[in-house]
Amino acid sequence: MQKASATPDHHLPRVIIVCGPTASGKTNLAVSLAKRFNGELVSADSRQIYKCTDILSGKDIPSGAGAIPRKSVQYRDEEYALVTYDIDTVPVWLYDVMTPDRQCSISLYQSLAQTVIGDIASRGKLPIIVGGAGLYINAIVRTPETINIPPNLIARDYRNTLTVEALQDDLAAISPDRLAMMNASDRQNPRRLIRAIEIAQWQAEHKGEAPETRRFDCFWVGIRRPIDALSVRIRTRVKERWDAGAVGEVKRLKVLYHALPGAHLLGFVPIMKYIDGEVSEAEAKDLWTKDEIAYAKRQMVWFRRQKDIRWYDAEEKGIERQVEKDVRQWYTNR
RNA sequence: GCUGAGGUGGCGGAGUGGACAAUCGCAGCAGUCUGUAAAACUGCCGGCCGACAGGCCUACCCAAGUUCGAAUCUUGGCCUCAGCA
Repeated sequence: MQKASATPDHHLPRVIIVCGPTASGKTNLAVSLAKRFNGELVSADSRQIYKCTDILSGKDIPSGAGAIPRKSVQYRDEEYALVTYDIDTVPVWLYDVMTPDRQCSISLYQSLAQTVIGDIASRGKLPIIVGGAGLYINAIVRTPETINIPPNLIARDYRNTLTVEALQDDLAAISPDRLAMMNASDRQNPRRLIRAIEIAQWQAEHKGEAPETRRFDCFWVGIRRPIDALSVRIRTRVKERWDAGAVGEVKRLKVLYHALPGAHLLGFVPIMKYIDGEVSEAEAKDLWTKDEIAYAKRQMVWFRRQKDIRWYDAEEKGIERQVEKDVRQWYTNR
């Protein structure tokens, strides 16, 4: 739906994106690119943005690496103190932005990411976005026009009690077109209906206002692996995270925070069951592994539709060099 | 060994003479997607044919019956669990 910008792509700030399903090997590739091209990483991950989720969300913080204070960013009356960690001398941004009792949003993410990208670029470095949160990446690649329409929290509380039919009626009353545009799946989705109503109402009150968006010249790398190979890696990861103290992390989260929007983490539920004695350690790990595999598949469903991604098969030899070569071509030929 | 309960699709678990290829949940498969996205939602989910409508086949532990008709009733067998010994 985004109009072609008047600015040609090659005058826009340049950004590399590295995406792929969980356990595909994104970070390694991104770090090696960062070293080659003098880059810094920006995490695009809806869980790693939270503090206290290091193990479950799989932050790649080397042991002993401390948080380095960077800058503060203002977003809607809130101040966010950003830090970076060094992975193998390469700084990673947007880990540990907020506590897990808060609710992140793509609007916040997009705002932070834009600031960070600008900061990195202003120092003559190349921003490299790494992550598996497709929606977050999308917010950077092509910022949705409705992204800054704020949620109506009070109305949400009320509408959450309504049936799907009632929500459809409400939306139809404000904007029949919007309802008509939704597909059969979304029309049954309370969350999407509520947001659609929010947008329709807001637009009715604020005609003609559009959020300012900045665009980037993106080189979008996707890493994929056959699902069997990926499953093996996921299984290993779950074991490693368990041994690294995942159970303790869950206990800590439970103690520190009551409401945990940021603790919708894979592994959380199986570990709780284990803590409560409902399942054995082996069963908990199995459940967790299954959830991760299912998640990886869902991620791929999203990524497959993104036509701008250049895919690389991680099981093949020499993909790092291939990616580097392609990036170099894109980077130097403009 | 006796008594009681029960054996249903990958798992859990409904159904208790026809409307049953069998409710539902989980798992699985395929998708949707623009301020919750590690979320939420949708479709499929015995086999074969078909775009759909629909058709055919094989199915509710095994076997033999009763019946126009059985996952459901009867008899026998095998197995599991609980209580007694």
